[in-house]
Amino acid sequence: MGQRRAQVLQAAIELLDEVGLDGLTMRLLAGRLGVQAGALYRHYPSKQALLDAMVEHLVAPPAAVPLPAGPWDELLRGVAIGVREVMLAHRDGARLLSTFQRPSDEAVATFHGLAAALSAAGAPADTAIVAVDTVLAYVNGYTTEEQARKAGTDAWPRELRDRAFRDGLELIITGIRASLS
Amino acid sequence: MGQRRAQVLQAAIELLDEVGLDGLTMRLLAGRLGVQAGALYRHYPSKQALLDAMVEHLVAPPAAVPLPAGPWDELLRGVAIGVREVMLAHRDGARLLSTFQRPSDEAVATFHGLAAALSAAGAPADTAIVAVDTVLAYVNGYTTEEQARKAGTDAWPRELRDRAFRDGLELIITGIRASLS
DNA sequence: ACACCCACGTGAACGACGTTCACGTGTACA
DNA sequence: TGTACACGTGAACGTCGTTCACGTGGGTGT
Repeated sequence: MGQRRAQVLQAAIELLDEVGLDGLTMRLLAGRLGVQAGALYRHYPSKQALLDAMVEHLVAPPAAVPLPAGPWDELLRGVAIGVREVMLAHRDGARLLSTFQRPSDEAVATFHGLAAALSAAGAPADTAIVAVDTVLAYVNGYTTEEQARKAGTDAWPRELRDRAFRDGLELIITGIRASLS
Repeated sequence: MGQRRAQVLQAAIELLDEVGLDGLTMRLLAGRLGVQAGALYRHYPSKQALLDAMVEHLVAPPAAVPLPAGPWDELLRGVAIGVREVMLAHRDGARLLSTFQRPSDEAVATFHGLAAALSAAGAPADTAIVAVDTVLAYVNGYTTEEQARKAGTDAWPRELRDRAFRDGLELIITGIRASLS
């Protein structure tokens, strides 16, 4: 049935890596599929719907894995690193993810799982929520800025970016730990 | 000389608050000034140049104030809150600020001043930079998300948002303090 | 064998966008 | 009086997302 739909989706993701989010045009995507632009609207009612489907497709596999058991700081670290990796996996990934407003059920479950782990470690409920929110805001802000600077092809190799990201993350986790007692 | 330039700039900022960044169109702005769209290009060579000028106009007054003396955590807190306030002062302010890539000289000076204050408090140079970077990434991420959710007119009053932001900020500052020893 | 459905695509158009350009003004200064 | 310049016109160009009336070909049910 919606078999062509999946082909359109995959072509869109491939094209995203080639031309970036701003270059991703309905006409260009249609040309890649050997088709006229209007034909795409048989499969997605609008470009935004297509972008939403792309986000869902990129986010679904990691989000399907339930939160493992473990200490709260390892969970938080794992989710933060995982979110960043999803964003970095594709060009303009952070910007693409941020066009998606309504969080999926799995994302909400992950959020609550993290907050619950913090509560179990002795944090008041609102402190737990603030902590998770802070980490996610940091991940979003850091990765968005990181990907936006790709223009100049800086001498800023992946290894250094990873280290800076993790150092900042540890800073926040240290702050959360200190606030638990 | 460039007197009309300033009028165009001010009209653009007012229009931003009315229609948002996506609604800010050269034709609409021209109409607001009782002028044809092409006339705007006598004053700004492109829309991006106009957006850059808007950013500079909003950022300049706070950035002109030199960093006051004081303990590093108060400086960091003040800058973080100030940056957020600049962003929140206008509709889509966070998104607008993020379209600006090359930081102004004053912004760089502020950044270095913060890092220097942390170094003076005993932090190694790279730790100081990571700390400042982390706070700024948090401010950017938090405020961007905060402003993006304006669509639903949530029951999320300003007071609560301020508290959540400051709580997260304190979390990071606590983490930095703990990393100093 | 026939009619019918339906997934899929065409091609042209619409309105809006940023931007350009040849061409007009009026005001001010020498 | 003449010239320079700041400022604006109005129409066009190319691109974008989106719509729509119309084709077309392979299945399915009778």
